[in-house]
Amino acid sequence: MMAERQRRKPGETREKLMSAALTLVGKGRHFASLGIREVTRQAGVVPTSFYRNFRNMDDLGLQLVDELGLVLRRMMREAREHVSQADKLIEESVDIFISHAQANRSFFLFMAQGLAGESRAVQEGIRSEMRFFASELANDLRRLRLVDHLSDSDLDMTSDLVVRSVAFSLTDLLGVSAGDDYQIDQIRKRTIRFLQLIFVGAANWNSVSQ
Amino acid sequence: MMAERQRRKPGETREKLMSAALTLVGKGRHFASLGIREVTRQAGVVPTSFYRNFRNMDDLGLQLVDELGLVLRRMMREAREHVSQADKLIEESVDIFISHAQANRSFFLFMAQGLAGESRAVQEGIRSEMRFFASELANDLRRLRLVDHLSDSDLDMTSDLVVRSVAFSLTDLLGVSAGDDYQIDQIRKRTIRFLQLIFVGAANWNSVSQ
DNA sequence: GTACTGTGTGTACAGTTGTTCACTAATGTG
DNA sequence: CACATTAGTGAACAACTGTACACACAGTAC
Repeated sequence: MMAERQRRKPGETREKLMSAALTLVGKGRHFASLGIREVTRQAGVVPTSFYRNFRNMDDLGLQLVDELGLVLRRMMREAREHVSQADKLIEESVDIFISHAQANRSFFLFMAQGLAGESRAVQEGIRSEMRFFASELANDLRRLRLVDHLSDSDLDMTSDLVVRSVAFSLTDLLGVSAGDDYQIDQIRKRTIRFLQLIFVGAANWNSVSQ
Repeated sequence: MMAERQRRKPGETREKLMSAALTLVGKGRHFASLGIREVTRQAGVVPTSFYRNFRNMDDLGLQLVDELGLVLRRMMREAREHVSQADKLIEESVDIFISHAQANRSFFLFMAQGLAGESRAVQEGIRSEMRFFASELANDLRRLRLVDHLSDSDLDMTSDLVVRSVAFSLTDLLGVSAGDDYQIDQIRKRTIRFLQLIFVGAANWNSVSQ
């Protein structure tokens, strides 16, 4: 008696394994504590198959970081398309961020875990995605000419701080259950205020210091 | 042949186990991936002893959070004592933070990991320590009368943002090797600029929005 | 059609894991 | 001093772990 062996597409098992790992993370497990057997079991695949696709768990983590990059780019594109009026820019961006964080909960959980994770490579990968995100944000801000008085390096710093603040709100967001609308709205409001405070700082930056 | 059994003090093994876990974290392991046997081995103690002191690894993690609270309070006290001139407040505080982060590297690694960790209880404990820290900071700022124009809730928000920014810099700091003075100085400068930006924002908060 | 390669399967094994149990020595209390 | 309590020990166990090996089948190249 042979379990069906169809091999429809190359890389099918690979995706099953990656989403199995994400599923486990979504269930509250920490990526660093996942084992090969556990992931293959969740994927409905025999343990040996793992080695056909990945060298070890760190390798799988690295490939998850790549996919995370795609998720972030999608989010960025949607934010750009929705920037209708400049005065609602912050609110709308935060809303898009929150909806993406909920739609890709496991991905963002993985990201939050990886920032202080076990694998240096994964850590560096996530950090690099965040830097990219911040530099894109700096470009957008420059294009919108809302902060013309800032030097490039000050603009980079501002974007960096924005991205970090949002990333920290992310860990708040992932801590509450997905249906808790009251708490989610609290986090939303707080994040918006953080960003407003930062932009007020940026608007008055040169006039005060440096 | 009996290994020495002296039992000098009650709770001696308990401390050995806790610092063994910290040591492993300091060596790059993630707390969530530590096992009971591994910790007892590092502590030079037989596995059974673990159960005399903790119910499971989460329990140990919770008790580490308590000790982390002490570390943070020490840091806060030192910062308060060193606040000589108000205009150097940010620089001096960041310096104290950096030196404490290096002196208690494993503790802060544990903290950074726990923020997105596996145990909800540990997560909440660390978050609560950060909230406490932020509220103490708000008290200090109120006392110094540097931000008199802010409402209590705006002051709380500002302190919260400050603490989060510093906490994020912490993960930068823990990512570089302890001797890399150049990178450490970069992080120091960037953190200082973040805080300056936030305080510029706070100084101009009411005049612009809300 | 035949051979090769890539990707899946099943079996196997030694090492590690968490946890239980019965035991023993040191300490504090009366 | 006797005695209960506490905090350590070592041996045992079944369950699980990562990894290796030989094998099977689909697809492609010749």
